[in-house]
Amino acid sequence: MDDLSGPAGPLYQQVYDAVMARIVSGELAPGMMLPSEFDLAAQYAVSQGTARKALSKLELSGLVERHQGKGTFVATTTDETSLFHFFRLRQSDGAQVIPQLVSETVRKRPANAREAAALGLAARASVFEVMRVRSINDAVVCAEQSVLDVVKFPGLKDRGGLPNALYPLYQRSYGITIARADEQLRAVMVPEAVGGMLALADNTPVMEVERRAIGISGGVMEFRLSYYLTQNLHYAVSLR
Amino acid sequence: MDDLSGPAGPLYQQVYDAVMARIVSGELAPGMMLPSEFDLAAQYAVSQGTARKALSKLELSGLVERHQGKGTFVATTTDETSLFHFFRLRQSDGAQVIPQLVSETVRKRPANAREAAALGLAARASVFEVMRVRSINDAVVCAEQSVLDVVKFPGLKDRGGLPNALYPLYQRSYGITIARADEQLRAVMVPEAVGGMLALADNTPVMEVERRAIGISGGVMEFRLSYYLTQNLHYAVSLR
DNA sequence: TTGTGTTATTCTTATACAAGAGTTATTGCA
DNA sequence: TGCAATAACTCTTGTATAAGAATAACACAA
Repeated sequence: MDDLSGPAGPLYQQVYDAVMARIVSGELAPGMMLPSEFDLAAQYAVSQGTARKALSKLELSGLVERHQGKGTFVATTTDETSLFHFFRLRQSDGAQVIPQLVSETVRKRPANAREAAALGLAARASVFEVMRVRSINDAVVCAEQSVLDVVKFPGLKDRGGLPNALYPLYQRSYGITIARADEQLRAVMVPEAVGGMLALADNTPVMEVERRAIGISGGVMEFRLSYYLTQNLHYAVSLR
Repeated sequence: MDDLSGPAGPLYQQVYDAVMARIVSGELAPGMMLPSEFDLAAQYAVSQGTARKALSKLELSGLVERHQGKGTFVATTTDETSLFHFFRLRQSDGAQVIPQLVSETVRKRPANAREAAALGLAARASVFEVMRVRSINDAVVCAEQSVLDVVKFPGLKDRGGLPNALYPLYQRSYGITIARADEQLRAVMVPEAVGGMLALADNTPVMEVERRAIGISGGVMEFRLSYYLTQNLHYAVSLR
């Protein structure tokens, strides 16, 4: 029977925190089944209802999935959910479109000031830069530059072809789960370097998206700068 | 004691639906106090815990606010929350900025095809068009065109100056609560008409935002087309 | 293969008690 | 009497527990 040392609010919150810690630490890895409500209750010396409340809260935060009759499982970010959730480009009719990879380059280089600040690294620390160009219906529609701390993602450069969705890879191969992403959007003239890659005229307006992908423990795990062509597509948001 | 006719899942869900209906109908208006957990339990012949679960779910959906020792109240959309939530323009440092109204015109006209479709109206039905230009730090930053069904918002044209945030007005004066808004974003060259209003050069890239504001009953209550200048500001989103 | 029981899991409901907030009554004193 | 401090009470939501129902998966026999 485990102990809930430290008076930290209600019991269910303490259980929530304890299980959360076990998920963050990797002891409970994505896809694994959690102890049942009764087991958890026994472990922390609380009632099943209290354990249940903690699990419900974890489900609400998106960290676990529950299925009646089966059990509770640590959430896994699948390619589908990851793409649907974090890739916001949609067709005019609102339909989801799956972008195809056109080109990809990975290199190691020092971070610039903005990237180092975003990732919480020292100036000019080593980072991996993943540069990708994507197309939809054979039309090139976006260029993405992802920047990652080499310490957190060792050997990324030598993996060869990366999957369409990067976040499931982060989770599977590096134990890093992306919980949310904050984005800053601007309408700008396409920068020269990007215009070359996408074969655009100089005066094309594009959407610039600056993303900070944040892990479950709260730190910025990836800094991404993207350029979207929004002639036939749009970026969809739902405010609620 | 009220009856929960119609077998619709668990008891707490039936209570949730019943109370929801009372809110949508206006019987429970924004700001009003709901019956206590015990009263509600008595009304629907369930236990206090079951009524409590229904209320918690309503709170989760954002329809009510609960305060220990005080009671449960139908949520009111204040100017602050409305602005913060539905106005996504932020400064580079992420700080919220309050836009000031520069000009405003309201007129009645027939809806165009796109507006009629969005609002679920017949072609060329009468609508109010609210056209507003806003500034931040004395710099003009956006033009918004809101289109509303004249039937749902009678007398809007003759109200004189409208408040900075429209949604609290919809709620207070017309009993229409906006629950969420779906937006479609595109980077475009500023249209000529808009460029004139904002005093911009022809080739300025701006962000075009097409919004459908949706009421608690699910229908589109407002169609809005906005143009944002994103030279010194950005549109902030959090994906989770 | 099909059906039936068994077991393990989450889900639903009910009850009791704790804690916060506001109102009313009472007390003490000038 | 007037008034303020305070105590008691009542109404509210929050927390914890327990017991039974619903669901899913599996084993095993016909």
